[in-house]
Amino acid sequence: MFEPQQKRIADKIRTYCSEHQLPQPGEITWNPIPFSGEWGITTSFFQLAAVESREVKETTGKSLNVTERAQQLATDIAAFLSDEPGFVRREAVRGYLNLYYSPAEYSKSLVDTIIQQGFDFGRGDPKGERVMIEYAQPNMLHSFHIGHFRNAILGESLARVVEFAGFDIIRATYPGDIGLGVITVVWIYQKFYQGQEPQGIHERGQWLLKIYVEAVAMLQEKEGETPEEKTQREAYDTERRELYHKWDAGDPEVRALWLKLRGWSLDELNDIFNMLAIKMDVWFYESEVDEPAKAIVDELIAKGIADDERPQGGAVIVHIDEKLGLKKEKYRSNIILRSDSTTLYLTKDLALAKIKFETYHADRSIYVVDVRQGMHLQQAFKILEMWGFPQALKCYHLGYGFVSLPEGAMSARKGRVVLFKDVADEAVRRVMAEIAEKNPDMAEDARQNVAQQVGLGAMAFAMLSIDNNKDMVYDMNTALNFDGHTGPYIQNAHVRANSIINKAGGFPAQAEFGYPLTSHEVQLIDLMSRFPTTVQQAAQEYRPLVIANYAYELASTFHSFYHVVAVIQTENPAVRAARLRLVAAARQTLANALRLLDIEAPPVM
RNA sequence: GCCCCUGUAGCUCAGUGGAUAGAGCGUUGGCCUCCGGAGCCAAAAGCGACAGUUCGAGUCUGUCCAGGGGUGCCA
Repeated sequence: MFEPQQKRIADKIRTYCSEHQLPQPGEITWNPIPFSGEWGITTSFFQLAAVESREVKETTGKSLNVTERAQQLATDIAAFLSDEPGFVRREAVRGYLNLYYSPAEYSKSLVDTIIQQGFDFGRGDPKGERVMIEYAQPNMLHSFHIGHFRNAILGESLARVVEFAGFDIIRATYPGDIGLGVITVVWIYQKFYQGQEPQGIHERGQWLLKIYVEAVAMLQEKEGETPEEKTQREAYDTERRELYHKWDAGDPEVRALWLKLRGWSLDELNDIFNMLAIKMDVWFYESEVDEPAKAIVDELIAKGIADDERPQGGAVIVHIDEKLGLKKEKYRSNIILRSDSTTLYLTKDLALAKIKFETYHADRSIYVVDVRQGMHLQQAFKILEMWGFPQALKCYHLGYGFVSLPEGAMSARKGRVVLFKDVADEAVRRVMAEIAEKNPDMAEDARQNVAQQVGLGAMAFAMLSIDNNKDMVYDMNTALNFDGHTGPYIQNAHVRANSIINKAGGFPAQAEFGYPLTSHEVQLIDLMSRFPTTVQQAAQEYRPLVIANYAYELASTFHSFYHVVAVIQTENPAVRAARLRLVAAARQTLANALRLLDIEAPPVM
């Protein structure tokens, strides 16, 4: 919101340079002054001094001391600038020009803006570009574990950030609803559990995981198995594969059973999406992309992009490096159709991309997918480019490190997973205990709701406050900590702000900031003013972490302010009014930041 | 072999080429006659190594060292 002032002064600096036969500075960038309690903007003159030094050296053979020269320039320009409206003070320090804002004007202007814009404070101008974000692609019939949660919360937060930054968003999910793993569950159900149906959405979903693990154990070769066991196991495996072929052939009975079990799994997934307030716009089922994918293979062969080596007993292959004329191996080559003419993941991803571009008119496509699929996606993007999709250049793989457990890697096959729902339930239990201890007056009917908001807030922040490309070891006690660098800490700042305003009976419609602001107030205002640019940065970098860091810093600043600066108890009514509006603005900014993280901002906790 | 990611405090992590590298957990010590202690204030402790680019490098480049992942009929 201070851009006009910054631009005006930058123009004056350029004028100064041309009037004094100095080189023209490049882009003049303004940063916040990095010292606590100071409020203003800064720019440095090292680059200008370095350019000047090189020019002087060319003519005279002697170079300048850049550090000293930068300080000289800062001093001269500080003197050249007259008293600028909106600023109260300027200084030249160690090569930097610092300009200090006039707190009264800007505080009022910022606080008024935040309160007036409400939940739109920080929203970017429309960009006129449509972005599809694909995330939350769980394997069906395996239940939803915390690795899936990392994917889902990262994708949802990214979607919110990019949308708030001004882009049109399409949320897409791509559930893996078919494959040998899925058929394995259908097989064991049909063989041993036909007709059974546990009660409860999550009980049913988790039960499917249980019988899956059982099936994997049955089908796995064991050490020292007897000939009878071996025969039995092989017979089971044959049954399973026959079942897959029946599914493939569209056998009505198999399809019906598959749809029933898939429905159970989808019920659970939808319930989790509800808990996380995720509303998908598009569902691409893997089972539905199979046919379009086969058609694409023919097209790629016809265009000379793919080589059909099936006549020689091979598969259909795209030799990417070779087609691009690369000497060194980079994208390598990959198979897009098996020798038996069935499709692969890559084939389906190509089909999916075509649908995204042609049916949904996505200008840009973001894939929130495990980092281990990086190679695969680079190949897919490259093939799309060769195929002639200009959007391929705007495809982006937001990879994330895998989530493991203190006892090792998670494995659905072995049943060694930590389920999202189990952690969420435990989170609610712990928050309920906390509420009983710290806020016993809270109405009984509000507790469950608040407990869920706070518990999920802790889980979400624990995921989003670590950079997406880092692996993490999931420790439930760390993730469900409520103190310090956590979601509840931020939510609590919001609750405290809310509490002040409620206790004061609301906040006034107008207030002036013409009193000496404490450094705590200045820091709060300064930080709030940076929210809109922070949103843009997060969207540009595809990183919800930027918002997570911001939200924590804002909460921390508010907690300090809260502790030191009296609001309701302030005697001077004009100061009290201004501070109440300041608190209202902080409450709003905290709520807006939390919303981008898919974390609720409860009024009490 | 080739490609990708990571290495910052005892631990877990932040850190748009810029001034004094920041948090949390843990440790130690303070703070409730005061708007909610899920809080505040303070102490001790750190950039894997070596070169290079630059006025300036935790940040960019290169080479090592250490760890993880990927690398044609899985997803």
